[in-house]
Amino acid sequence: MSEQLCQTGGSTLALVPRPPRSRHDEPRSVDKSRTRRALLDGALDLLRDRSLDNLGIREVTRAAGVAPAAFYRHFQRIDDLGLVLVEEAFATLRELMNEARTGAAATDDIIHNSVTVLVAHVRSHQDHYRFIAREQFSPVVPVKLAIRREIKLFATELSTDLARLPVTNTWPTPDLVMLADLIVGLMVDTAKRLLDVLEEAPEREPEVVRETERRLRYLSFGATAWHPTPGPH
Amino acid sequence: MSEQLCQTGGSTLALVPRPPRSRHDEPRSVDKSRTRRALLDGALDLLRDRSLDNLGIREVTRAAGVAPAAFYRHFQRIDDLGLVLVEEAFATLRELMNEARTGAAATDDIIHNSVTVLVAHVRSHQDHYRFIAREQFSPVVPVKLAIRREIKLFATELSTDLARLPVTNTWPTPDLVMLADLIVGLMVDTAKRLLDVLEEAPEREPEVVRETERRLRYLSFGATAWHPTPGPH
DNA sequence: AACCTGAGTGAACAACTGTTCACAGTATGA
DNA sequence: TCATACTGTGAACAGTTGTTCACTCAGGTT
Repeated sequence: MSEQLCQTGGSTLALVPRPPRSRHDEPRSVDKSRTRRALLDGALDLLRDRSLDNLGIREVTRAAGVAPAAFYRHFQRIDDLGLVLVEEAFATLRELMNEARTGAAATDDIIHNSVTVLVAHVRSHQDHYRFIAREQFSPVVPVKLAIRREIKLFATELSTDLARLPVTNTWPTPDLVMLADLIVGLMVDTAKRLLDVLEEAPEREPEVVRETERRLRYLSFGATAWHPTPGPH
Repeated sequence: MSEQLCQTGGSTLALVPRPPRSRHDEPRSVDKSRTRRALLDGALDLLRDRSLDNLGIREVTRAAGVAPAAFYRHFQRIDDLGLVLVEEAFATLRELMNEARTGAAATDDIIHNSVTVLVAHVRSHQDHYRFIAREQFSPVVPVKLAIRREIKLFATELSTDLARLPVTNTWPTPDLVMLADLIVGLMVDTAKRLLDVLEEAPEREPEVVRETERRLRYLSFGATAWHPTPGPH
């Protein structure tokens, strides 16, 4: 934003030799995917305090250190870039899922372990989580839909995990899905709180952890009292 | 967007008599608050498929049928307008709260009644609910904070309501607040689902109602099994 | 060697933005 | 009755935007 003064201070020096963007003999494809990454990273960075709805192509290219027209070599519209970000963010989320699963097997306190893993994960992937949380309500419809779909998918996966737990392994599927949805909702809410706390009062992080554990425990105890739906109604 | 051709087709007809905006002798104040309303309404309307972050002053004045400069007679920045919308949206929400309360006293099935009232309310105040749901993650920080604050307040109020219920009236306050938070989370989630359903497949509304009831019931049964936190930990 | 492909460039376009300005016209208070 | 206060106006400002264009020039191919 500050160094745009290299506009060839003179007058008509526009026919300058034009610096080659790749001085080392990289294969063509990696060179292309490099600016693609720069665009994605620049965008994600801007999205820290901007909504996708308001993300300009020029802004993104500027953040990526690339000419505006270059954008179109990689994406048609800003929506497409958004969809790729959704993909990447949920790849991150699945990472979390795996970490939590392997950790859970090793610990006796599944809840404590899960929450700890979640919090650590959110802390080290703040941008992705913020993006998902915010753009789940995006006016950019395709992105919104993609996020909703992924969340639903995620909840389904979680429900099959739940099916293996002693408390719930006799439940019918719809009940499992419901519980999974509630848990996912709790996760999103936790991410939201955590992101705020992290950038306003990081020392209060343990508070969020404790509170989340409490809620998750509450949801679990609910499972004890819950009478799985047998017939209709 | 299509009728901007009234740009005085001639050349220098700019010194036209200028039509008086209020032909009837209205008091000055109501005239002012009328355009203020037009601005707020126009903005809320645009916010149906735009984020506050991306809401332009010119757009708003255009939607309100008013010159761009007029905006500044009422608000300094777009944020201020946003804050007023937050106020109004939560006024709507409190309306809901009252409807639900008076209804609950008359019915034996509190849960069914509450959900019904909620759904009806969301249906007839879609814009407000969409605004709250979306802008709770707004990059426009003051608006985001205001929404969070109001939601927290709302949860607190709800928790005092819960304190009067037979199942929970022995609970310590923190537990009540937790349950209230979970319920508010469920409400927001319901509003989200409902808004989508309403504009994509309205016939599936009863489905959302049933599902929400189920979840709310689950949370309530949890209350049965929950062992209120006695000491520390 | 010569050729082609295609990623990245800078310039140009019209369209739009936020904000300020002097001004007009009226309801209000003297 | 006149003077004041104040809401709304249109014009103007410098910026910024999305998108297209002809172009260069390196990598890959023949």
